[in-house]
Amino acid sequence: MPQPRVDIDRVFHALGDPTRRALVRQLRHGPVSVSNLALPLAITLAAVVQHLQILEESGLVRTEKLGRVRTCSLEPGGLSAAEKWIEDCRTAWERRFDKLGELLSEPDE
Amino acid sequence: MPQPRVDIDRVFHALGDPTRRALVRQLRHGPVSVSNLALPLAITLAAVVQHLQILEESGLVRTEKLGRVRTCSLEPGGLSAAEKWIEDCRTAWERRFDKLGELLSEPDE
DNA sequence: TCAATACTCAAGTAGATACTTAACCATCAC
DNA sequence: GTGATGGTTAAGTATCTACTTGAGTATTGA
Repeated sequence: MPQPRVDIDRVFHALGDPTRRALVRQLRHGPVSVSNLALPLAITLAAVVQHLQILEESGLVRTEKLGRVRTCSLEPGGLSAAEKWIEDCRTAWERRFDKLGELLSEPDE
Repeated sequence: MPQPRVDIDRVFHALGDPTRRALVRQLRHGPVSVSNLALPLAITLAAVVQHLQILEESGLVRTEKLGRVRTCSLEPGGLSAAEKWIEDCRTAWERRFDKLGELLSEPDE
């Protein structure tokens, strides 16, 4: 199954903006229309649409238009890609740290 | 123990830049000096120092100066904070999705 | 003491980014 | 049809960002 292409650079760039993270958080409980996404934000609808474009291009969000309303939903693949990148760094670091601990606490034999 | 303050906004902003992510990746295998961090990158040392400042302010990296060399190391707390944020979004979405699946596949009784 | 190393800091700049406004188009209810 | 709703698009702008250059400081080794 051809996953909708996840570019880790675009994903992290998208998540780098607080407004876009707010959009992602709103979407985690289920699909929301563009104007409903804009409601709690103190910016214009046009600005929200621009953020959504970036989120969609990054693979974090999928949108579908039915009639005149566009519904946005989370695409968890983008999130897992970022999560995996971070986990990879963190575990590599912690593995190294553990190894160092072992060496230090090793009984002298 | 007073964790070195992790601000999720700063963390995601820091991770939004590809050069800074490259620095983080270099650090995951252990502490590295500033000039060694700069070596594989096609930018000046001054630029690397600026990135390191942002990484340090975000809580992703800790640095320590000994003599004339500053050694940088990963601070896994920053990474876990970002990881947790992402996981929170992803699992909330997936929980919702699972619930929907249950409803759909429910035997009619 | 001298030169090399390893940064540090300040100032400037080109381009990216997050907005805005304003005009526009499509759909829906009546 | 008309008006309201929901979104789209383009153009402009102020601010931010990632760099550079260049000049400086501190440390080390010979």
